[in-house]
Amino acid sequence: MATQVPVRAKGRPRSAVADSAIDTAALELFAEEGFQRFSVEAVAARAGVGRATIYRRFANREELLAHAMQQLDADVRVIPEPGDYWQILTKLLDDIRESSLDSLKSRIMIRVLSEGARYPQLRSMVVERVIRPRQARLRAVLVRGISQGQLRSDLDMEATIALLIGPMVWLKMLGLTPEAGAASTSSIVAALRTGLAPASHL
Amino acid sequence: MATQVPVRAKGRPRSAVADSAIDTAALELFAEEGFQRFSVEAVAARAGVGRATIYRRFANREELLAHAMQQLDADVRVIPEPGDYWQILTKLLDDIRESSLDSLKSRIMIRVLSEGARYPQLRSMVVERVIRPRQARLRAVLVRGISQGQLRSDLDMEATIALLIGPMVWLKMLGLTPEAGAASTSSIVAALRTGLAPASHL
DNA sequence: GTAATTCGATACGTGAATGTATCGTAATTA
DNA sequence: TAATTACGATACATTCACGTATCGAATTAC
Repeated sequence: MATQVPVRAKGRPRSAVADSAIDTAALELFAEEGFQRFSVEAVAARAGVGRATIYRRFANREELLAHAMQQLDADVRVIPEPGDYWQILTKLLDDIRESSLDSLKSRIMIRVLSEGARYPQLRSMVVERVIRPRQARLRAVLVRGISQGQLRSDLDMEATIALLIGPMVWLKMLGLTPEAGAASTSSIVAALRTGLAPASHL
Repeated sequence: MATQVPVRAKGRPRSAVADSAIDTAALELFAEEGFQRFSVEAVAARAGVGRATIYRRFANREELLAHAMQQLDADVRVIPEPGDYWQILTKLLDDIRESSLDSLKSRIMIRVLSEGARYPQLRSMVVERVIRPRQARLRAVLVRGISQGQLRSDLDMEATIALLIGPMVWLKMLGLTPEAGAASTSSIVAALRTGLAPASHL
């Protein structure tokens, strides 16, 4: 391993303020406007930065967007407090809804996923930084539920995750905000817990 | 009511071939490329038609796209044959997956929905022509299930529909094709039927 | 046949964004 | 102080799609 001392270059150093302003502006703009109006011009204007300052860092808008996506914090909160298993599961879904189905991250995720395989690089970034860590956390809770007997032992993980996440995403895409409605996380969990069939039919 | 005879105009009539070629090209192009590269130029080229031919019909690309969307067939097949209720439900989901989650209609729907409220006109078209008729058919089956006793009577319709549709959409967006996997429609129905909890915990 | 209208093709001017280059100014090293 | 690099701003040429207009050929009503 070479020493790799971060040799301080000679002239004026690059502005860290500009760095983060560019990242923030890029993420917000993309979340709000999507691919269409995502232009270097617009990012520069929003960041309060000259276009040259962006082109000094990135060769083109693809690199700009990719770098901004890397700034998506993959932070995953700790699993909530102990208590009733189904309450924990509900809390977890609430957290997923808040942390990745609301606001900025949500729109970025949905926009990128809806483009299918057109931007594989951006897609894998979103999957790795937003989706995967949250699915891993959810998976852990499901595994625990199986080992503790609250969940059937023959559940398929991928399918079960889809059953929990899918309805929230779908309602989100339809523009329904089921906060006070019947499609709250608790009602999703409740329906999945006991199933759609009446007890007498089991 | 006036006679409203479709008075044949004088000159050369508009080409019906061009009409449908434009619609088809517009839908395919939008499904493949999305809003970004959806241009009148590209549609004309793909349809093998002069740009003037398009502009003679539509004032701008928004009208062009909107008209093409109107050609989305809202055809909803008849409810499948009688039999076990849960088989019918499974068949219905299969049909929904085929008829609106595959290929062209799927991509159009997901693209439009993912744009949120940016294109309210296109959005409501997709909702009315693709989503609503299929949800209505699904709702009818659910209502029948309640009245026949296969489903719990306290189910919320919107939430239940989201539980059935959401997982399929989510898996679709993730690019997972669960045809032979655990997330098939039959496994979704099965899991929803009896729930995630083991019978001993009810 | 004559007038009217559409056809594909293409020319035109406009506007937006691209990526490069250059300006004077600011910040940093040597 | 001198050299060097980044800064915001802006000019530049290029590309692309826009929407309009015009062309000769084709098709129809009268």
